[in-house]
Amino acid sequence: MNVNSGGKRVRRTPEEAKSLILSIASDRLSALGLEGLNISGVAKDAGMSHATVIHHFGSTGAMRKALLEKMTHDLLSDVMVALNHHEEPARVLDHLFEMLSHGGHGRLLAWLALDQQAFSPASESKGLFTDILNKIAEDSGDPVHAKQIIFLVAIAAMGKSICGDAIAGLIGINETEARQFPEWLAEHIQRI
Amino acid sequence: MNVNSGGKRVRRTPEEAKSLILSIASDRLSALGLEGLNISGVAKDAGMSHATVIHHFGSTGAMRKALLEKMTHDLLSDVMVALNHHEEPARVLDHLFEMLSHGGHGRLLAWLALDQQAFSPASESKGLFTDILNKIAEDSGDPVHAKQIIFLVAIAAMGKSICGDAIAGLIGINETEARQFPEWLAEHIQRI
DNA sequence: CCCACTATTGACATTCATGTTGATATATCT
DNA sequence: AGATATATCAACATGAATGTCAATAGTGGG
Repeated sequence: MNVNSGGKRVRRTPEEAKSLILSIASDRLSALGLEGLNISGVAKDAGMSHATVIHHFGSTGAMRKALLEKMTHDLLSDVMVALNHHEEPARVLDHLFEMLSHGGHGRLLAWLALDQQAFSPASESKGLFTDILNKIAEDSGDPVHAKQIIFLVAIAAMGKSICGDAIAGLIGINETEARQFPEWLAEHIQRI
Repeated sequence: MNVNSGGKRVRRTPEEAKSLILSIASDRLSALGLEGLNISGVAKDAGMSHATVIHHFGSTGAMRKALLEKMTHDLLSDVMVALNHHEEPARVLDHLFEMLSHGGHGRLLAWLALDQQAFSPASESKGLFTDILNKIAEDSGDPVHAKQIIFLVAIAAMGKSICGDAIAGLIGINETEARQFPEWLAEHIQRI
């Protein structure tokens, strides 16, 4: 849990410090949920005082925003790579679902969306997102349906990351059926 | 904002009090988002002391859980009615999306899901949910695909309620396209 | 009318997160 | 080595939310 248990004072470069902090924050997001994404807790787990965290990010909101930016960028660039490598749709979907569900990507996105701060126009990742959209639309050939399909996939991915397990449990979907879902969806999307 | 501005002390039946509190809480959820769902704020808007709210519900978490229970029940029974009236799938989907998006239904569900408290086994609405599942599976005739379809619709509905607007904005979906989405989805689901 | 019951309330205590400040330690440069 | 820059920290101040408790005030029954 605690990173720095020794008594010595550690001095990092600002980049190292920010990177460490965001890494710990990401871990806490996965382990504790959104409540774990506060300055005091993150600082404690990172083995530093909370004043240090504030020194680097300025405020709690800014830290969260930085984490969102990093996670979004990682996610989108990963999807972009998969698209450029001409992977089959099923693989891309699987990858997308996996990345959103794992580690709290989708959760953080949802949480910020619920706070009406997400997808701010100034977001650096917006360009990447539109790039992906263009790529998909270009590959599919049907721009009208493409929009609806992308919308469907996007909201489904978000919903699955947030409460996919709970809903699957309610419906009574077993392990293998759950694993097959991305493939199933990709197949039926291609038929449209 | 404030309900009781007079100086007189109002005495309600426990049922009236709970109903009023949950109503105010629902309003605050729509207006202020999840942050508005705390005892102090709700009590203030309801024109009573926060001690009264605690008296009726016991704790903040219990109040939230009660609100979730009520909203879920309202939502599911509405869907059940639509199904029993043999409305066309497009109408049912439209209705589902509308109810989840409006008034913060989906938001509260998502928030509680993020807190890993939602869909608790003891939930009274679980029975209603399985009823709906059986009804749909029975209507569709194909139990294998039915599960996947229901799963898709459920997670899509959740995702749309949380960040549908933001994603639609990113993709560049206009007003009419957005309105047509439920119909579009219903049509392609029926073809499966 | 009087009494029991309880919904309601103000005041208090507690906990916790956030943010500020001045001092200190450490890396880098000359 | 000495000086500079700044990353780090302990301590403090603040504010918000939660929960407890004893007292008060409506309500209904005898």
